[in-house]
Amino acid sequence: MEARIEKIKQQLQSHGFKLTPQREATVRVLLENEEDHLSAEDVFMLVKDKAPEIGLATVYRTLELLSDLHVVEKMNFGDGVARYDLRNDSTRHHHHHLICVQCGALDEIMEDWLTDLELRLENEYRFQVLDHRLDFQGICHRCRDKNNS
Amino acid sequence: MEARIEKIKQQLQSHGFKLTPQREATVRVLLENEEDHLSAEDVFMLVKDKAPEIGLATVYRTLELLSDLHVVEKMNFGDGVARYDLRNDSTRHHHHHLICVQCGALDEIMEDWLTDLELRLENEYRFQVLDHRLDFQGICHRCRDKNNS
DNA sequence: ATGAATGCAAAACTTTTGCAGGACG
DNA sequence: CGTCCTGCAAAAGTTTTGCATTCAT
Repeated sequence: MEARIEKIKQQLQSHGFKLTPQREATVRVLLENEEDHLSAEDVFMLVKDKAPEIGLATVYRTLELLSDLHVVEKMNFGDGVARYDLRNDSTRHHHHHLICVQCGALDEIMEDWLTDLELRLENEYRFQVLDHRLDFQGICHRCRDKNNS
Repeated sequence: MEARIEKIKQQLQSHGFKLTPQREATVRVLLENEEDHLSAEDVFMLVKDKAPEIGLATVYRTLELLSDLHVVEKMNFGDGVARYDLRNDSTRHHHHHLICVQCGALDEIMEDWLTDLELRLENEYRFQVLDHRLDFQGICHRCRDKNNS
């Protein structure tokens, strides 16, 4: 955990930004809730425990900054709020989402299933893939069990 | 074109809704701009040519209604506005997006590349897929040509 | 001292809602 | 009438911005 903070600190510094206490608190919240796809408001509320004086604007600015540096990924699931995820490496994002339309659960698949497709894109469309996003909507296994009982 | 309007009219009526002049104007705008991913505001401005008295709220309500009926698909590309696409059939949506991070162009792949993956999801995760979404970010072939010249 | 970063409040923007009036069977 | 639908205006919600102040060098 400390190592990951240190790495992010260096990413900031190499672009001329500082890891201020507010930014560190924000990053720690993201680290402690890596599974969660937090919205800016979510992050704000959690950060307030660590740094009660922080303002919502600072959280937005921090998330925006981290997003520009590709430390976090900004996502939209169609519910009107942006959600933010720490990236595991600073380069590519290799997981997919299973969104249950019945209970709203959001599961993840950590494998990258798209390598073949990206090759096809490169060859057939001459499109150089930098990142991708793959979401499935459907019924999760829990709801299927529930529905059948 | 008229045939497609007629079909949408029937879809509305079968659920107890009417194809009012405002709704028809909205659908026509969507039909005439099928390649674009229009935002509600875009639709509103285009619809005003056909029906100047229409209100923005009506456009939102119409798009929401058509979305519920799966006549249009509501999408988010991360720029803070929802965008709406007519579906070709009323069941599944089988195209993917190539988003160029350099020029912002949005190309589409009309094939469905995910059938295999959906089988795997069904077998390995017991997730019943109803719909999916696949976007790639990268550099489009036009920008690659431009960059190399 | 200088530039970067913050907090607060206000503003901007997208989307939703309340409500009075209209259309239409 | 009754119900669905509309336009307008107001409200709600998220995100951005302006600005004075504070914080680090």
